[in-house]
Amino acid sequence: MKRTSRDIRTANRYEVLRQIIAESPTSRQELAAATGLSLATVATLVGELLDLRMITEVGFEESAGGRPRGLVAVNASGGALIGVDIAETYVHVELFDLALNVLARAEEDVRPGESLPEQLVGHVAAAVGSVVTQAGIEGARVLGVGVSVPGQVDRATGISEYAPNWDWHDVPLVDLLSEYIAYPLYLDNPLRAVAVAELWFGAARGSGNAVVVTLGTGVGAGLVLGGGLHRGVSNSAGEWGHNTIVLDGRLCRCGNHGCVETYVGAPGIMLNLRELSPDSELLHPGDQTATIAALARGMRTGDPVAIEVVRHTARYLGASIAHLVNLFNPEVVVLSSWVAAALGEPLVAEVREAVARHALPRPMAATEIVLSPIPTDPACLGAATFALEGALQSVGQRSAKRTTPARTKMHDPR
Amino acid sequence: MKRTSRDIRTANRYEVLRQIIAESPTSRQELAAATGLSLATVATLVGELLDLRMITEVGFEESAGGRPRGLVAVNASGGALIGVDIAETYVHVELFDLALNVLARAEEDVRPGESLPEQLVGHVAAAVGSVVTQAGIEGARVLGVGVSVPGQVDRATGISEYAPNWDWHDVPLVDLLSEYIAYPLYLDNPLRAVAVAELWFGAARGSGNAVVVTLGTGVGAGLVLGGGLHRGVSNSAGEWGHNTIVLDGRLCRCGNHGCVETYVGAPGIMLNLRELSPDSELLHPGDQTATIAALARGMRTGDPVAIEVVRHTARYLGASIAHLVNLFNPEVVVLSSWVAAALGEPLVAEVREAVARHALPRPMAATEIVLSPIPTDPACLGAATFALEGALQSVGQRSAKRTTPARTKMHDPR
DNA sequence: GGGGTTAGGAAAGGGGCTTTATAAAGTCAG
DNA sequence: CTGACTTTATAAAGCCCCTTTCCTAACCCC
Repeated sequence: MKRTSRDIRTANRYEVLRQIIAESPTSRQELAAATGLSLATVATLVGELLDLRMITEVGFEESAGGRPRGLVAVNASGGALIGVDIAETYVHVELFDLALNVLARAEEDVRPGESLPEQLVGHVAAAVGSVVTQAGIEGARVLGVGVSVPGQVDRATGISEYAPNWDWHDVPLVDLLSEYIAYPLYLDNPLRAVAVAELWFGAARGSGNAVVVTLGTGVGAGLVLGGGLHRGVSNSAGEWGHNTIVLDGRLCRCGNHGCVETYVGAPGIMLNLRELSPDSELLHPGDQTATIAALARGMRTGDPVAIEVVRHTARYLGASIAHLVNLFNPEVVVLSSWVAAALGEPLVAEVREAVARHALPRPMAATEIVLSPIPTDPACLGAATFALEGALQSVGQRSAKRTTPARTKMHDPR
Repeated sequence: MKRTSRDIRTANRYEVLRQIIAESPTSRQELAAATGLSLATVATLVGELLDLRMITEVGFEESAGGRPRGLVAVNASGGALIGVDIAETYVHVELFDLALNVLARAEEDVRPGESLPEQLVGHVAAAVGSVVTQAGIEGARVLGVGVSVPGQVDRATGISEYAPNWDWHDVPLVDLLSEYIAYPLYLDNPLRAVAVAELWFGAARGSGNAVVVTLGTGVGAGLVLGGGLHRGVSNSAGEWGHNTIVLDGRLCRCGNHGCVETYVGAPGIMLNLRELSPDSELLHPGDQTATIAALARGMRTGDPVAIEVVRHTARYLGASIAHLVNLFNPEVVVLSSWVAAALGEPLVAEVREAVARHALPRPMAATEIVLSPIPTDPACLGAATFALEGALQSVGQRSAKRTTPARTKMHDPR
């Protein structure tokens, strides 16, 4: 709520690091040009990041008369970040270096019966332990662990307030996890994780206004407004998946009828297929992944049923995304998550057309609709990004009240 | 895009003045408590506003031991603001004092044929001249004129890029108006004007996140996010009225089918009535205002047809507002503009229920749905508020390059 | 007419960003 | 190989904010 000059600093720190990660190596000059900050400010921020060992100096640029530009790059080995994506049927954990490359990966299946928090926590703890040993990282290098869990979360307290999948109510997830995991923990939900991933590393980079549409089993929209994530008053903004798109339409697991999710989520797409062609061999009952994969193959081989199903789905998607375009007037709408990745460009092409039919021409003209360029699980990446943001946030804070102002000075390498 | 510490100052200036207007007279202490700013900051800002003659000192509070608090109040006669609401069928102009009381009012009818910019400009110029003479204000006191015109506008250049009513394309409205009007001009569209009015003086005061739903002939949603108006990348955010709520539904004037507007805008409500009871005496064909008024009367007298029509309308409205609740997770949804004002609390009650049926419980629990408390034309008030913001904006600016640094010093009253 | 108490202003301090000056590190020509 | 020119990076100073702290002003009450 309350803005202070410190927020500006934090935002600038993010911006500079983001830029370095995106384009490594780079010079201070380029950074200043890219961020619009003055050279002096960039230099101090770069200095901070160097002190933190998040970046390193890596030589100089060729010069044509004049002092050569010093180059800095992400210090990949300067730390590790862990992203945890807890979903209905699996737990994905990835360990990243600071360049956000995946160093190790672990996956645990969650069986239908296992809905107790303790069971989930066990899976997460096991997987986190696994990636750390796999990567051969010493524990101290891990800067933090981001956790994405479906439903409504309170990020400040680390409580999963409500998770529909398992009927959780006010589960103190971070407290439970901290018994097994010694690293700083950051909790949020997949919608926002995916949005942050796109904001830092994906198609929303540099956009002040973007909407990240997550298409998976559930669907939602992460809102990037004014350069930052919009969370709403109780951290539950972006629940686009449960907007009514067909009055008295299909029954949704949320209890309502005609939600967007029931038409464009993976189960909804399966239903679209079944209604269109009940005996299609594309349909793998009970297996969303296989069905979506089959549809994707069908699109490529020109299977008329697959094409028709995607077109049909795109119709609903188009109307629903048009809502977002009309309301937010974003620069870019990013289609992300596994269904979007599987169906790929052909889906996007259909969606573009469908959105154009429903949205107003003016906002539509200002909006690009693109596929996410992120190759891995964006929720994992986003969760890890929360950890990165967390590590960066604490930079500005003066350590412990006023105990050691002199001592910190002495640490100064200069 | 780029944030600077100056923006903080501007926001605080707005906040303090807003507070003073809301509660006049008040003390610095109360202001500090209400805004969360330090006493020192409040004192400087109050000093600025005193220098500008926007507020005045008006005595002291009773004291019970201790120095009495100095009271400040809006200096109503310290300036005048003019709000212009250009609509399809009329031009409303109101002249406000700085306490935002209406001092004078003028209305010009716009006949169906008169769609030329010059004609509209003539009406506006006449009405503006009229309110100034009516109020007996000397011209120098007018701080600015805000103009609300439907459609897509570019507020920086003052161009009406597109107005569907009259098929305007890139009309340089501000340039045209400035031939007749010597005061500073501010242009935007009614959606945003109404939202700003609610943000400063209405039900959205103090909310970081609010949605202002405008229900008139056309409908839309003004978005207050993070304490400020969200405009989108091309200043056309908030076009909620043209979101599709019924696939292949009623034909809308925008060319699409099933837009929200076609069900809950005034003509849409008339259609709802006609469909429900074609021969109802409530229906005044061709007269939106009369029909809505008749419905309002019917609600009060318990006319079953009126009740049913409103309930029917509320159903569509509920689903559409639920979209906003799910997406933005706002603190408050304000129903504003003339249709909302006419149908009043009974409509709101129905809407609350309908929204609750469609929105997710979590965001819904955090959201209040209320009627606008603004008694006059909110678009006029909002337009005038743009002028007020404009007048306040230029405070911080240091005048002219470096011509007269000494001279300005000499003007300093101290 | 002194305490005691509260208000308000002035000064100092801390954080940020930018502009300007200075030092550092090259290239290039003579 | 040295001096001139160019470009980069850092240091210093200036400006804009906001806050905390201190001190004076103003009032009540005894």
